Amino acid sequence: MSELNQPARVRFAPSPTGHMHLGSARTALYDYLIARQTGGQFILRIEDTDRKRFVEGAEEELMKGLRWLGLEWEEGTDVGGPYGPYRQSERKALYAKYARQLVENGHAYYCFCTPERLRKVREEQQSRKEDAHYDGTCRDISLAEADRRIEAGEKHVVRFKTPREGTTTVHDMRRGDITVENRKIDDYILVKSDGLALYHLAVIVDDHLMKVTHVVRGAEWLPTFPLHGMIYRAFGWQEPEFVHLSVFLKPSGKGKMSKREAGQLMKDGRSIFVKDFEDMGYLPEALVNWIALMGWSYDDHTEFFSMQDLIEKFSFEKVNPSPAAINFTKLDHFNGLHIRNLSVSDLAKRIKPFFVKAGYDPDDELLLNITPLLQERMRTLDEAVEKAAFFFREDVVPLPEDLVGKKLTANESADVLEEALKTIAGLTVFDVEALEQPLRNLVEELGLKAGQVFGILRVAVTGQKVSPPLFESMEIIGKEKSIERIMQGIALLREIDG
RNA sequence: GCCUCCAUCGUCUAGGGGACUAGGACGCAGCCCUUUCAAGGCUAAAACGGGAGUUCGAAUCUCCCUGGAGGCACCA
Repeated sequence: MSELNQPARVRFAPSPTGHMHLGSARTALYDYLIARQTGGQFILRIEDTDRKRFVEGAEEELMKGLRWLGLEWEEGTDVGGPYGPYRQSERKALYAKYARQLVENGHAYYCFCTPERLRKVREEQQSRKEDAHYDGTCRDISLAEADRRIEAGEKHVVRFKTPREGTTTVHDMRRGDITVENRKIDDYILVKSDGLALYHLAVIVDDHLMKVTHVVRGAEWLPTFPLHGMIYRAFGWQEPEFVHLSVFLKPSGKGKMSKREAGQLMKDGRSIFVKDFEDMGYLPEALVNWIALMGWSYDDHTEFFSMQDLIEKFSFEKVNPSPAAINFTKLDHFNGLHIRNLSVSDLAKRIKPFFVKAGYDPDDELLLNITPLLQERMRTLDEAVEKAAFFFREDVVPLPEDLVGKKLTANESADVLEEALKTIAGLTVFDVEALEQPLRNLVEELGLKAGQVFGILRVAVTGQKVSPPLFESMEIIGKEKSIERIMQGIALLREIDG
């Protein structure tokens, strides 16, 4: 967009009503990217005007999630900024002032209808198959009379006075002009009877006062987008640029992600909540890469992006307005890619908590040694434990039947181990180089396949049928322990055949 | 029901009138490499929802249909 030559002020404005999900994370990411790219500001604003839906701790979780993803903001509830407060519940007076301005300008009016009456009207309209809009009872009450009634303590709300005729056109960066007939737009409530603004007023007042230049938000705002345009014009304010992001669909592609679906996904070991991904062994780099590409693309072949790449390459022109189904297997793929992109020491640091959580006390140097063996074969960090926990265990006892080599009996397998033992017992240096040739020669001498011999050895030494490469593993485990375990294997095998 | 948005392989997407026998990626299948598992390499199968129009020419532009999604609260 050509208008992005100027530093962009963008805001991520979640409501603290639950866990942050992938859709919000993507919105925040795009906000962040465009702010960084243009040298602008990324603002975190908390939209908590609905006290009933407020969830304790949600704001903290939100901030934690954003920081985990690497999306640091320069203005917000915790860091402050020149346009605060950044929590809408603390901006009540502001909304009241601007609502009054709208009323005095004739663009809004006080409404004294009770919720009960409104419900009844709505039901009647629905039974007559009419649009369920406010019937306009209070629309033409004079301001003087309204003020008298308010003075008298009557409960009231402020409604926007939507023009009954004509059309309104608003502009979305990706979808172009959107035009609706004004009569299809309701006289929305701007200020509730508790005096707090509703989203439609608060968002516009705040975006204007906070000098927001670009609004990135979900497609669920499209239907009320024209209303927002009308409110901007009623104030006589300049409108920011808007982009509406498509919704995320279920992995099946059929229907939007729902709470119920989220529960089912958890049973499948997947989640749409940002807070869960770290524990599941995903890298924030991979999550960022993945969600960036759900609804945006750079060209016809580039898929691996670091945050820095994204900052440089992101653009609203390439945002795709059509809905996208969540594809978790692709996240796994990206996670593997980013794991392989890490330095060994970085990866070691990230794997460590998973061993700790599994009850191990991993020695840092040992961890650093085994990390290279893991790096090529992991998709998620938690896999490290199942693949390599044996390095940290004193006692490794394989299942006897696993020790039996392919097409061999237990005694034959034990013979193989005894030969191997002889081969390596005399080695003074115990590393990959020293181990490989003698053991390959042994395979030759025994007239067996490499897979047979190394398979038996692998199970004896690691206790697992699937493990990191054998010679590397033996080098790390060391001569003494390797020999111990081979001897243990021999004993176990001899027991099978008695 | 009404309003709005969207529409290319199973999925994420490239494509903005001729460069398209429609490209990439995930997944899937096969092969290669190989001490297991991976990783890596190669190959294959797999899509322009339908119909009118505009044009010398349409995946690309217009309209209709169909399908999908979102919204219709003193929620955001």
